[in-house]
Parts: sequence; structure tokens; C-alpha cells
Amino acid sequence: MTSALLSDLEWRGLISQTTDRQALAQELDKAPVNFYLGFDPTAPSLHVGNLVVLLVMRRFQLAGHRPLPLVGGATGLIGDPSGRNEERTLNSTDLVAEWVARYRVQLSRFLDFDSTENPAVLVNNLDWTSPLSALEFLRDVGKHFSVNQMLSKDSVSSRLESGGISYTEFSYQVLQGYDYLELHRRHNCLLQLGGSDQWGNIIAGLDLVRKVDSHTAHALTVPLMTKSDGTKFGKTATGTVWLDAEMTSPYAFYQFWLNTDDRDVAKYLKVFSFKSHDEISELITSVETNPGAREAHRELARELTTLVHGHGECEKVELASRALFGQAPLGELDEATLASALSQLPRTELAQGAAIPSWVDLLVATGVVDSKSAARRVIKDGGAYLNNVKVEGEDFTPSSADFLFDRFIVLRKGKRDLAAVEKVI
RNA sequence: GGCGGGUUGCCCGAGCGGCCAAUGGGAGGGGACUGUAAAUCCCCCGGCUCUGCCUUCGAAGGUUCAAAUCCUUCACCCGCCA
Repeated sequence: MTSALLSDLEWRGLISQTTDRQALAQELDKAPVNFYLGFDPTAPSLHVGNLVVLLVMRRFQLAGHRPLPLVGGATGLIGDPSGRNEERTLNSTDLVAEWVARYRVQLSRFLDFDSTENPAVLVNNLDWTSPLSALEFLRDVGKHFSVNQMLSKDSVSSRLESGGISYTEFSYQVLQGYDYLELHRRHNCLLQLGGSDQWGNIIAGLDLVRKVDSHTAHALTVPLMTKSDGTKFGKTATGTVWLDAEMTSPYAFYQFWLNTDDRDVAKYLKVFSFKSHDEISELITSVETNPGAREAHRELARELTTLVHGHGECEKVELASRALFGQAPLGELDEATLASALSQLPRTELAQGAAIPSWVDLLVATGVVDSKSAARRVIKDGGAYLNNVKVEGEDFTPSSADFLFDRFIVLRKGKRDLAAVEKVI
């Protein structure tokens, strides 16, 4: 086996299972391979969890292979039972269509669609699924599936033991299998990537391609991302970390990576970074030798923020992070720097000349806390700061002298939850 | 279809007429330590016009001075029998 790509993925811990490794390596070495990876629209945006496998796709493209990113306009209407112990609620066709459109835009940021050699081609399984009649589907596709095998799939058998499964979701693997066949025929697709929970679905497709077209296709799955503390990757206290800047601000996105557990940072670098092995190894060493500097965390956050939100945005949030978490008192920053830093934070505006709300009300208004009770609690516990100075006293109300440059108040809850109040005309 | 058990705050799970905004654990929040990390320790954890008031214990009614706790109906879940 020679494929350098596979060795690299191996080094990064990105291979869970593959079909015949030898054969796959040969295929990849022989010529550019057309491969696909599907995303079912289950939310208005992709999230950092999707990034794992999406970046594997990118690695394949950088290695010269041709990506066929697929949005599941059809499968998203059905619902994948994999990894779920409960039936999904169906989303409306309009909603799914809207999400498909949004996924398209997001996916296009991570792959090269203009390459002359191996441009990515975006596909939607609704294109070949919707023209199909139920009868055709049952006769031409369904006939090749054995219910016995379908029942033995983890995704199905575990559901049979728990809450049961609808015929709709039971059919999911057939639909996904059919996708592989279609892509094989339309685009000579020879490889499907996916999360490790997709193995069963992918195999369904391989089998179909073999039975119907007598061709051998391949599969490669990526391990599920785990965290050292056992919680789910990609979530913060506030919820999912989305790629959409409206749903998760670039600042919050950067902070998400910056706050990575030391125990996970080496793994994340390997999985998400496009730096060379040497650079990554050096950063990993730096975590061991000088953990306080958090050089690896910073690099990780910078690279990912740049990738997802662009260089300009990344610069802004880095600057903001440095300014807001720096040693210098906030008043010593110049006005422009402070203004730019604060623009990255959740913000509340206050009309010039209007009465200044109480400290409690400001904490609520900026969304730093959920309720006035919570605000009072935080103040009582000594966790509320105005311009980086702890505020004691639940009935405090800031005065105009507290506004930096006569414009800003910086609120902080705890170590890193920041927000701003700005006077506007 | 018959009989029995269950449905409690973000999650798990006590409570079985007043002392219940409701034990305990987890998650979450704050503090100390440190590095915007982890571990550890301490504190908090429904809301509000906050020595009081309001809304919560599957849903709707009812009994009672008083209900998460009793009764009735409904919905869903789980056992045993057909």
C-alpha cells in the first residue's frame, strides 16, 4: 500500500473503517478518484461537527481527487435512523429546501469548484429521487435489498430494541444506497466518505453498485469526534457551534477553539489543521513544554476561524480577544481599538441622553444572564464586572463616568462571558 | 381487549394531604487556584415590583381551610394476561 493520502489520514486518526485497504490505496494512486460525501439538511447551517468529515473531503481534493459533495434534499425529508434511539420528526419540504440552499452556499466555501483538474461538483439527491415513482423505486431499487440484511444493520436493530422504527426511516438505507448507485453511474463515483455511523448506509450502496453494475466501489469512514471530558464535541453551554456567522459569531467561534481542553488540542490539530506534520508536532510539543502560553490553541483557533470566516474576520476577532483579555485596563486602549473589539461582542445600544439602566437590567439586556434573578445571583457571587472591575452591590447603577470614551461599557460575567453597551445618538 | 405500574424542575430521580419551589445526583453558573485549560475545593442554581408575591410536579376538572401527594376523565409510556 502506498497511498500517501491514506497514510496522512491514518496519522491524523481520521480513518475508522475502509473497504479493502490495499485496493483502495491502489485506486487512489492510480488516478484521480471521484468520491462523495453526503450532508442531510437537518438544521439551517452546518456545524463544527460536520467540519471533521468536510475537511477530510478537502484533503482528498487537495490530493488530486474529485469531490462530489451531496446535499440530501431527498434523504433529509426521510430522516436517518443512524445513531438515534428515537424517531425523528419530519421537517416540511419547504424548510428542507431552504436548508439545502444554505448548505450549498456553505459547502462551496471549503472546496474548489473552479479547479481545471478536479473541480468539485455539488449534487442533490432530490434530483434523481423525485422523478422516481414509488413503483419504479420498489421494482428497480428495492428488489436488490434483503430485509434480513437491512434488519441486521445497527441503525435498525438498535431501534427495534428501543422505541421501534417507522417504515419511512427503515427505508433510509435504501435511499442512500441508491444515491451511491446514481453517483457511480452519473459521475463514476468510486468512493464514499462518511462518519463512522454511516458505515451501514455506505455498505448498502456498495452492495447495490456491485449487484447492479458489477463494479467494486469503496468506503472510508471517519471516527466520531470525542472529547476527553466525555461531553459531545461541538457544543458549548450556549449550544451548537455553527459555521453560519449569524448563528455563531466569528468571535464565539474563535473562542470555542481557543478554549479547547489541553488534552484534546493535539487531536484537534491533527483532525482540523492543514499545517504540515512538523508544524503540528511542534505545536503539540509546545502544549507539553509551555502549556500556559497556549500557542497550539491560538494557532488552532486562528486557522479554523480563517478557514470558516475568512482572514479579515479572523484578524478582527483575534484583535478583539487580545484587547479584551489583555493585561491593560480597558480605558488604556485607544478608542478605535476598543470600538473594534466591542463590535465582536453581543451588544446593547443606549440612546444618548437616556436614563442609564441599572446594573442588573444591563446584564439582562445584553444577554449575559437570562433573568434578573440570575443577574443578582452573579453579582452576589462576585462574578459581575464592569470594565473589568468587579461590581458589588445588587442595586448598583452605572453613571456616565463609567462610559469609556463616553460611549462604551464593557460587561463581563465570570472569566470570559463578555458583552458591550454602547451609547448611540 | 383485561389487569397492574408509571408520567416530577435542563437530564436522571426522591417525595405520596400541610414543615414543598419540592431530598439527592448529573449538567449548568460564580468564586478560589491557574493559563480565557484540566483537576480540586467552596458557593449558587423557577420567576418577579423579593422579609412578600406569582408560576411549576403529563392535561383538564373535582374533593379539602390546604394537593406534586386524594378522586374523575383524557393523553402517552411500561409490565403481566388474552
